[in-house]
This record gives sequence, structure tokens and C-alpha cells, in this order.
Amino acid sequence: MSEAAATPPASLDFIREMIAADLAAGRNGGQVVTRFPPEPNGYLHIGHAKSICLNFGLAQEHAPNSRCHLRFDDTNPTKEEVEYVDSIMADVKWLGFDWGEHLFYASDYFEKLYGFAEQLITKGLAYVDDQTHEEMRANRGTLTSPGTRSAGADRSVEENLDLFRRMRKGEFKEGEKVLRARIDMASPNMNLRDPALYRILHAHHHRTGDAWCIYPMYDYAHPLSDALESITHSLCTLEFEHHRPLYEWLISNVDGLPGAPYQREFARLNLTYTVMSKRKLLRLVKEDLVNGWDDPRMPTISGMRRRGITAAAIRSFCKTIGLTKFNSLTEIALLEHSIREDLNKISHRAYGVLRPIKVVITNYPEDQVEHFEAPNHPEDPAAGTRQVPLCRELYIESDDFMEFPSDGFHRLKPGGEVRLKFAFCIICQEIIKDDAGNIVELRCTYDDATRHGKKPEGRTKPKGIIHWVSARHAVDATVRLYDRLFTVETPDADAGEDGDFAKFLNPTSCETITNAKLEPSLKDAAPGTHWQFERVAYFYADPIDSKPSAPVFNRTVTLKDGWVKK
RNA sequence: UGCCUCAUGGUGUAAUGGUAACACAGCAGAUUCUGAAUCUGUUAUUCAAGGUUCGAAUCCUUGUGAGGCAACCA
Repeated sequence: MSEAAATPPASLDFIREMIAADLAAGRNGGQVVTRFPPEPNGYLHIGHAKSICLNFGLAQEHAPNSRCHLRFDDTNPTKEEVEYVDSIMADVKWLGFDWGEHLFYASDYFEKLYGFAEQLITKGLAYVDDQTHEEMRANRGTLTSPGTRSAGADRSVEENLDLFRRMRKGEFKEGEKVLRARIDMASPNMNLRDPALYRILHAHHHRTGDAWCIYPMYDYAHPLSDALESITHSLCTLEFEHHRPLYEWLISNVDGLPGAPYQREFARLNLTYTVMSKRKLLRLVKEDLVNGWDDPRMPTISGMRRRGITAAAIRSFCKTIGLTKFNSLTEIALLEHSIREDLNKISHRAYGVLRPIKVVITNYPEDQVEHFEAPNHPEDPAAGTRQVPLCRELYIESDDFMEFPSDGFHRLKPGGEVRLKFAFCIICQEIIKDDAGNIVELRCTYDDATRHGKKPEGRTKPKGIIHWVSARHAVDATVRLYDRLFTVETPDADAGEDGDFAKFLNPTSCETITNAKLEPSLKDAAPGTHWQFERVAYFYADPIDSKPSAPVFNRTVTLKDGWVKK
């Protein structure tokens, strides 16, 4: 059993309702067989996660006699690579799902699919066309006018069979011939105007090598592959809605299929401040606009993983967004909520100062060091505690000091008092500036009577509580602050038809801080672990760039900040 | 000047002819050794017009808006 929860949403979406009806009617022997069918031409993204959670989730919800297949839709060798196959399998597993024995490739069916094509030719339902690409397009008609059938469509079955066999043998060049279904050149649905079933591609396939030079089209291979695997419910996104009649045409016109699946469509995920098409993501990678598919700013599964987003958070997000046919735009805040919710539970706390200012506690002995005990998780005593060292000089966050405080600011200010979390309170007595007028140091005094949260009689408790790192013990670290990749909610739409979405790239989407001051316990943070730097954000020890005793941290998501400057 | 699909607070979803609800976001308060979390309260919703009905977010008609469709891509 995989770790992903098998509980369905509280109320049934239209797909689950349909499946429940099928089950109630006793169809498919009470089985639900789904499939996740990516083309290995890129890395998976959060939109795929929606489909993965749906398809694998359905199988889990109807366990034990249901299943979900992972099938690579590898029918176009010119775009597909094993690197993508490998990454897709890794991503699906990481998300917490398991296809078990049910790993398939459309290319495994090439021989069977070829046989079905001969069957269609024999029935007079498919023919070889030798029009050029341009002629085919011209003769297909337009959205408002019918097309005209190619003259070659009237060839005999024997001639078509012969031609198709010669296509397979490699007697023709690419583009010279194509196998087409004979349906309806006047259909208002363009997909039914004698769609192409096979094209000639003298290309090397990552699995079948040079065994084939004709390759089935998606519209042909997909329904038949589904049927061959006895898929019951073939779920895909809305843009395939118009392909459904063709899907059904193939299922009902091909004899000898073990299953009779049906296709239903749901809306794909759109998220604010990002792009979600493989083509655009590929461009970001190819043009070095990001640092690869797993750049933590990418909406790819691998990018999100590297940023520190958990599989549980992604699954929970997918549950929250639901499933409809409405073309929606989901706010990134919804994702961030799921991320924070999970990270809050699992992350140990630590102190990290991103933009340090030095504080000298003038009445603290020069060579004294003491340790304060701090819980690793405020809501989970089982997480234990750690000792945090403190000495006369320390660093605090520059945001936690204001020389001219605005209303409502209750951190450190001249003459003001704050609590150093888990230690004692300090009062700022003096500001030291350099010749240019920059603050370089704060001289403070501490009050011994305020240790461990104590408040002397008659004194008001300071509202401000800040984190700190002992200067002598601080670990210098590289911390990357990631922000949204784009400056606008809908880079796609805003760029327009042939506009360039790249112009909306956020120039400050990755800020690298090399001199963050971290508490010493963070020095040995294991790569791939999640942390909350208290009062700052959630961070992830980068699994690739971290070196022993020199972790590199990626900011996954900030903490919510309820304080608005006035 | 076609065909298909869709339309519920700012956002995502629920209500399946019978009290329009939940989550996120926002706002206010409580609490807090994280201005986090937690808790409480709160703002705000059925695209429009007709029709059917005792009763319509839901059914019908028309309109409006959005998305999709004319690869030998998937």
C-alpha cells in the first residue's frame, strides 16, 4: 500500500459520481481500472499531479480489485527521451503512488495496433492517402465549410492493404503517404474529417529502435491501448473533448478488443504566477531562463520537490482544488496553504538570521558562554529540545530593528526592550554607525531577571520576541530565497497570441544570500530535511548543493506575516 | 461567421427542484517566549432576461461572457 491517503473527497465530483453509477449498475465487474498516460517528452508538473492523484487515487479508493496503470504514450519518437521516462517514474513514486506490475508503453502495442489498422482497411474504414500535407489541410475544409475527400480514398481494399504494407517496409519517404480513417469529411467536428491514423517517420525510437518507420497517431493509439489494457475509465483533460467521438469510433469499429473503456474530460489546472505547458517549461530550460527542470522556481514535480514542497502537501492541494469542467485559475495562495499546513507539522524549528545586524550586550561578560534550551517543535514535545549557545555578541535580523519605528512596531528600537527568544530581554542603548551613516552595531544591555520568560514584578512584558544567533558560534551559510517565477498572475494570457511570456519573468525570483548566520545545530542539517527558521520561513536543505557541514538552504515558503507596516 | 464545453463570494469548490454552504484569501478579536500556529467572530456569492413550478443555483428558451476545435503533436 502506498503512503498516499485513499480517502475520497467528502462530496463526489462528476467523475466519481459517474464511476459510482457504473459500479452500482454492476458494470466492469465492480472494477475501476484507470491509467496515467504521459508522453515522455518533458518533466511532470503540478498539473500532472492533479491527474496522478485522480487516477491513482481512484484505484486506491476502489481497492483491492482496482488498479491504475502507468503507460508511456510514446508514439512520437522525435520528441521522446529516456531521461523523461526515468524522471516521470521517479516523480510518480515520490508523489506516493505505485503502479505495481502495471507499467506499459504504447510502443509495446505497435504490432497489435498495426494489425488493427489492417483490419480497418479490410473493412473499408481506413485508406492510404498520398496527398501532400498542404493538400490535406486545404481539403479538410474549415470550421464553417465541409471538406472534400481525397481522390485516392476510392482505392480498393487490396490496393490500400498493399500500400500500407509497403509503408511499413519503408518504401516511402516521410510525408509521402499517410493512413487515414474513413469517417466524415463534412463533420462539424474536425477530428472526424478522416483523421490520420499512421504517419511515416524514419526516426529512431527510444524503445523500439529502428524496427518501425510508421508510427500510430495519439488519436489512434490511445483508445486502442486503453482497450488492450482493459481500462474502464479513461480520464483526460478538456482539450480532448472533441476527440471523444473518434475514441468511441475506434472502440466500436475495431474487433477483438478485450475492453470497452470510455473517455471523460476534466479541466486542467491553471495556477497564478506560473506557466503550465510542457512547451513553455521546456523553453525556460532550453534558454537557461531557469537552472534546469528541477529549478526550485519551476512548477515541475522535481522543482517543487527540490524547493522543499512535500508530496503530502501536493496531494492535499490536489484534493482541495476539486475536479470540474470549469476552466479555472487557482490562486497560488491555495497551494501555499497546503504547503504550510504540512511543513508546520513536520519541520523542526531553528534560528537563522538572513540579514544580520550585530548586537553587543555591553553588560554581559566578555568570555562567558551559556546555553539555552529550545524546543525543536512547539506543538510536539516528542521532537525534543536542543541547546542554543549565547555570548556577548550576537546577530539579529535587520528587520527586527527600526531606528525610527513606525506605529505598531514592537521589536527592537532605540531605548526599547525585546525578548531574545528562550533567553532574556535586552534594551537598545546605542546605535553605532559607520562614516556613511549605516548602522553597523547595536549596543544593548540585558536584564538577568528576565531569563526563561520571567517577568519581574511591576514590569510590562515586552511585546517583541525575536530570534538571534550567537556571533561566536554562528554558521555562515548560503540561503536561497525563492519567489514567484513571474511578476503577473497570467503570464500566458498577458503575453497574448504571439507575445513573449518570458518578459514577465520575475528578476528577483531567486535571491542568494551567502552570509546568513545560522545557529550551530544547523551545520549538520542533513540534505533533504525540512526546517522552519523561526519567524522567517520554511527551508529545505538542498539535496544536491549541500556539502558535509555546509548545508545550502532553499526557502520553500515564507511564514504568514500578520504584521502590516503602517 | 460553424460546432462542442463551461459560468455559484476576490479565488477554488459544495448544495443533484425545498434554509446558498465549505476551504483559501481579507478583516477584527482571543491566545501565544514565532506578529507563525491555534481558537472565535466577520465581510462577501448563484452571468442576464424571460418561462415552467407552491417552490429554481439546479429544468426550458434566448442572450452575454469564457475556453476549446481546421498537426502527418500529445
